[in-house]
Amino acid sequence: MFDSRPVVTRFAPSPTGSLHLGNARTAFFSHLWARKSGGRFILRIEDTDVERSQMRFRDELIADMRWLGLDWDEGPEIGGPSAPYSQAERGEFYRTLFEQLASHGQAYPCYCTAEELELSRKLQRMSGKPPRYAGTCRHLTGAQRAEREARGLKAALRFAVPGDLVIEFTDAVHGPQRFLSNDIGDFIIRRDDGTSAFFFCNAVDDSVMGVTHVLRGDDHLTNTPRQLMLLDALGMRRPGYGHIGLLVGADGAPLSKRHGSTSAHEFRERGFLPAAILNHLFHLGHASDVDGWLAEADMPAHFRPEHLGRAPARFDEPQLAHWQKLGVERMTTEQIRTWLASDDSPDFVELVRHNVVLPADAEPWRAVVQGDLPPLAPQELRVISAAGPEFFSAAVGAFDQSSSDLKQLTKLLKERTGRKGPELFMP
RNA sequence: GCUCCCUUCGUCUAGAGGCCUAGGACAUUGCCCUCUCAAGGCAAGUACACGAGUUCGAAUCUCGUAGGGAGCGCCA
Repeated sequence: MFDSRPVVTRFAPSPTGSLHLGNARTAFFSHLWARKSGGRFILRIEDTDVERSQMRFRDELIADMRWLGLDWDEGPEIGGPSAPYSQAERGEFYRTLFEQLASHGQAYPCYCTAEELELSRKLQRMSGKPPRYAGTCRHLTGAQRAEREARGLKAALRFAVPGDLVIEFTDAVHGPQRFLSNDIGDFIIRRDDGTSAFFFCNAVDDSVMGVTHVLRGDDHLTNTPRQLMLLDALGMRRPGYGHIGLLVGADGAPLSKRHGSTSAHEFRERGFLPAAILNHLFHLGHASDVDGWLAEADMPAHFRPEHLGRAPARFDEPQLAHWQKLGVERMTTEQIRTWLASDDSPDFVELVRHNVVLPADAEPWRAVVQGDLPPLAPQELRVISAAGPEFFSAAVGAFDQSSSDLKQLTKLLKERTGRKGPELFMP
């Protein structure tokens, strides 16, 4: 499993959407693992799906990684010994491997159409069997293949899964795993448009880039034997794998759009501090030996890969808010001023800093200070009418005598109205 | 359907047979402090999914059950 090479971890997102918290956490843990052991962290963009991959997602992803402080030693914008780090540019490399597999009979062209495959799966499901590729094209003769080519049919390339194989590996978080190749159908490694499919390029790149520890979500656990068979067939070195529990929403379902903001970008826009997010993520599916705030620089030393969680972890925003509070406490007045981005005076910042978790929280206070009060809530109106007009005329009198000295004013008012506590201060 | 994974307070987690009358953090509640609200301090309640078994002894080991999740895609 894990060899003695220096630790090399990676994060391999596909630019088909925003970096959501679950992926950010995986990236973060991988980053920590490399930093902890003086290894390297690679960023690789898995953009072989030309339909869904977009440049703007790629750019946002990179910007958000940087914002979180997850810097990489190899990858886009900085290069490295295994360049290029965008899979869209690695076609030539994949092609040689496809040819190798095909020439050894370890992969074969498949001419089945999407409709045929769909139908086949449906039939299998109905008869209570696992929906696996039936192997239709596996035993085509040379003549039959030539005939299909002549008809202009496009072919995908399928990996011919060897029979009666036991695939074993030790997962870094789940321990020993054992799968049977007979349970696995032949799968696509090259689409009919010539691009590589995930199982293939993902595994092959990890191996050739020298990745030693692949950290990814639990959803890939049962995919691992496929990738292992592929690497074995190619005679390529296996990386070690570790599968962490998924990040889920309040309802226990994997984090998605309907759980509100889930992308790092959204939290960034709401004014969450990267350090707060990192501190929160540090405790999700990971048992730390410290409960308090950790500076980014101290996190690698406290990261314990052997304490990565198997069970899904629930994302709970109040807990994020706690770290955010600690983060705000740690900022200087000047830092808070720039964070609030609203040209507030240092005095104002000092006044409200303990009442502000997000920049938006400063708004009501700002309105009060500027004398620009927001409309009153029903509850507030109730308090005011309960106090009665005589209270307020007394207050005006007291104000005239005490001017702007709040202590003096409250003292006078207390004497004249005989009120104290909430009855005095609420109005 | 088949294969695999998971299950300790509301939430994140500690716990690898006796140290557990199960610890910490967040949240909640109460109290203190206080010129209101906060902030801060202190305190409290709440959990080993269930059932068998192994053992002198089980949250920890085994087997079942239930519940949840993932994979079985020319998506990653």
